[in-house]
Amino acid sequence: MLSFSPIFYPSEANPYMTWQPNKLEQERLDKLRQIESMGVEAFPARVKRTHTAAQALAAYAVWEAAHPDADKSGDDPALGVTVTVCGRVRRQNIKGKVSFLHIEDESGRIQLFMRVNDMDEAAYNLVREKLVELDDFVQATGTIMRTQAGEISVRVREFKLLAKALSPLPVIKQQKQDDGTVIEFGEFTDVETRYRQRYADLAVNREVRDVFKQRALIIRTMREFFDNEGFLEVETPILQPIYGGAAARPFVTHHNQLHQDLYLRISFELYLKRLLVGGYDAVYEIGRDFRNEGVSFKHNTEFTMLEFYKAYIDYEGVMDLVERMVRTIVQRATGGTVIEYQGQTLDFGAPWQRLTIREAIKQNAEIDYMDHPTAESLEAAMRKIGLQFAPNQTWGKLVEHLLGETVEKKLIQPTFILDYPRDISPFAKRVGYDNQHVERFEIYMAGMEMGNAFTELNDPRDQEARFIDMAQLYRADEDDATPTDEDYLRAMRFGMPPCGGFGMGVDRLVMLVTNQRSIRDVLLYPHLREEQR
RNA sequence: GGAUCCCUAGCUCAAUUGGCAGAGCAGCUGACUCUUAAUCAGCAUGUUGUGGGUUCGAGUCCCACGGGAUUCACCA
Repeated sequence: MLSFSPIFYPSEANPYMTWQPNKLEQERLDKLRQIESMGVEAFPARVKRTHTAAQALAAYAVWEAAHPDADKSGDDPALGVTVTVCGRVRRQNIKGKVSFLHIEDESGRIQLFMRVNDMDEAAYNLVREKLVELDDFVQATGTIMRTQAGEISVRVREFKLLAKALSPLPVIKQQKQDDGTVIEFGEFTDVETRYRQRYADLAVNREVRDVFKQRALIIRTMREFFDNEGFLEVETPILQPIYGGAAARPFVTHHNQLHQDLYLRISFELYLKRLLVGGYDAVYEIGRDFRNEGVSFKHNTEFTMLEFYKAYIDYEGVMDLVERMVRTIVQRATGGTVIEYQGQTLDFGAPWQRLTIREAIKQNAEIDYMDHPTAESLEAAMRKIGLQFAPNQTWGKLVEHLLGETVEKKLIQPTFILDYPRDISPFAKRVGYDNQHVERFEIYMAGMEMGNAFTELNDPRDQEARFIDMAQLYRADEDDATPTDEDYLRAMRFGMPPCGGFGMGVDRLVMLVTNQRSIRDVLLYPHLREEQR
């Protein structure tokens, strides 16, 4: 027979509860005890909502327009719109025998106008004696009316506590201006607490809630775009026996029963391209990648990636798709094609600039790296313009470093940088014009790398050669190591159609569209160090 | 991993050369039947991130640790 733990008041000495209520919390616990001793349920199971706050306001607007001369005092409960609304108490103004509460649900706020003679006195006294207070959830039924000040309110006739808040949220007061804008007084700004206790951040900061609504809209639009283009959405393994498709250190885990080490994926690339061998023309996946690397304002250990692969196009075709996709998203999310990001203006309407990496570096660093065909020679040229870099890097890594140091920050407008060195691009097809470059591009916006794409390598002999080259160039424990994936080669030997592919950091796009400076502000639960007590 | 800065009441912030830890909000007591940052009268609020040290005396100076921010390194 099971025995269940009793419900108790945390103020009592209890060996099982670690919570130490502070003074304000102790006040609330005392109120909870008082409420329950009166026979009032503090956490009832039954709730009945007929209208959200926004629906109630809208319903009243319709009624008012149809009855311009009707009494708006709400004195006659049969006249007008009767609603039951629910929400969290965000403002209280108790004036003796009459009280005003603002309650908030996801749709917005609505005022409750409570008079002791309109309702059961015991219910009214819950408010008057502040047994129901800020942050509690309540339900109210009544007729919608306008106060003498003109605010649309529910004239409450029935009132019920839905859930008691035992800890107070940070206090923020609002003042609504005549033009509809809202000024906030008091803030909840401590970033650590906001990230660690995102629920409190969301409960208190509407603009934070809005960011994540925008995020959902962006991802929904992305899905619709690819669905409309005839792509198939797929899901591929997160736990992979061999990681690949990107240069990054993976997380390792272990399957006990199979005695098998597994990696959390660092990209979806190789699994998606196998599907083109299987006969799909175009596939995409939106999902989580994991990289065992440092965090920064634009890096989180787990992040959301979009990848797509489409047969019978090359990287030119990919550029066209990407440009249309991003423009569609920006238009849907912002209503236009121009966005303000941290003081910069980005135009997504105009055709994006396309520039080879060689040309970009030539313009900004005055180095033509093709004049320096060896790592030693290129190192010397870079040292001459004052650049610092890690020793013993490959030629391609140096070129990439050169781009990052001299060009990246200047690429504010959306820009395609084309034709990367081969030795850092093991899955891209060589360009026609030489043996050093491959058909690959990255996109840059606001000085940040946003995405990466290739004309995909589909010759299994060349692919195998690349794996061999990578094994020679990079040690297995280096970030850039690309382990040979025999099964991927086996798939390619069955024939892979010529195709183009693309990957993009979705979080970074969300940062741009929502004008957030840090990736942590577009992730509900950003990765933080473990909390120490 | 390095450098710099930050951590004071539930929230936002003060505290002079090292000299009695304070204010607004919310909280508590009371008043108030149309308020809206409600108002008015009164009350209370602390292990100054943690642990050491210097000093007659530390929120303030020094050391270590914890957490965070920025930045560099790293990062297709």
